[in-house]
Amino acid sequence: MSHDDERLLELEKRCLDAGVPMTLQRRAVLEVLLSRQDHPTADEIFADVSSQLLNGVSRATVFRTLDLLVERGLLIRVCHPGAAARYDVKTRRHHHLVCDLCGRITDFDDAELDELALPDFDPAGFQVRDYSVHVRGLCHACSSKATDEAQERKD
Amino acid sequence: MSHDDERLLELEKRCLDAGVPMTLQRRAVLEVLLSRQDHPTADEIFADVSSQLLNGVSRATVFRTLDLLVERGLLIRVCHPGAAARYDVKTRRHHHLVCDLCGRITDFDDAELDELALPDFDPAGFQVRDYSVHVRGLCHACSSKATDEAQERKD
DNA sequence: CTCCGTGCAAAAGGTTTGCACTGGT
DNA sequence: ACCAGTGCAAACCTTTTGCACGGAG
Repeated sequence: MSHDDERLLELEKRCLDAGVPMTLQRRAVLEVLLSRQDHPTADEIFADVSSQLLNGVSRATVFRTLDLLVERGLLIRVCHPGAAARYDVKTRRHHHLVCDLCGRITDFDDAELDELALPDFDPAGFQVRDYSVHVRGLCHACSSKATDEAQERKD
Repeated sequence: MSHDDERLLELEKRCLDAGVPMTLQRRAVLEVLLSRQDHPTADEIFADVSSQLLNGVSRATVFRTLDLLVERGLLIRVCHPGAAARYDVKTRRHHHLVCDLCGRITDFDDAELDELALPDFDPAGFQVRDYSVHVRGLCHACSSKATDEAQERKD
């Protein structure tokens, strides 16, 4: 059995445990989620699922599936400053580099940042599941663009 | 002069320096941004500005103003997992508690988290402006709701 | 007079919802 | 036959865009 199959089976099991019965469409969504390294939008997931499933799938079903998985904690809606929501199957802890201008998000790893001591949120009734560090700023492309425009304004 | 007036004037000055000429509408947007402690959506800002300005304002103008302020680095689009973008005038460093379900964001402060050592992103050409720690999980309301529903599924 | 900023309205995404159908139990 | 899950299409909400007007320099 391949590694990917294992991951899929394990994820399916977690879905069943969370009360999410498997269907062809839902399995296809899970496969797509596992197959991608980035943070796809619902529409990108829809496109992948469509091409994978013989009879296609409805956009609505993809949205409904994603909502359900988020609600049951099997998936997270990545904090994303753009227009469309983006999704990520929770894997290992990682951190984000976010461009203020284009909104592009790049993952990065850092052993020290993985071991932060967080305050205690129990008094507030907040149940912590995970955390990540978001570093904001300007990506290479936007940073050149921004200085160019500032230069033009001075001309 | 009141403290709020001071903040407004200082912000106006920063806008002018960034090449954003002041208009009645823009000043109203700035006032609303300074007056709110949360992370309002464009629509909430629009509502506040509308009621404040005698002749109202166009939605498009509010969006255009917000885009411009973000582009010039005077405002940040908060990383938010919901449908609508949310904005925040950049003030002091602070961190976020994000509910996976309802998407509600609560700010919190923590002296230790304010002093993290970040990796060096120069090689990637990324220009860091600030960072924040995002703690995800379930807020009090959603946490009760989720366990209730899980209970119902078992019945 | 010339421009930039604005208002308005239409368009362009992205997401949700109502309803009828269907496939598995 | 029942019921959860699906497809389809319309509705909805947020944001962007084209165009014409108006006010400041």
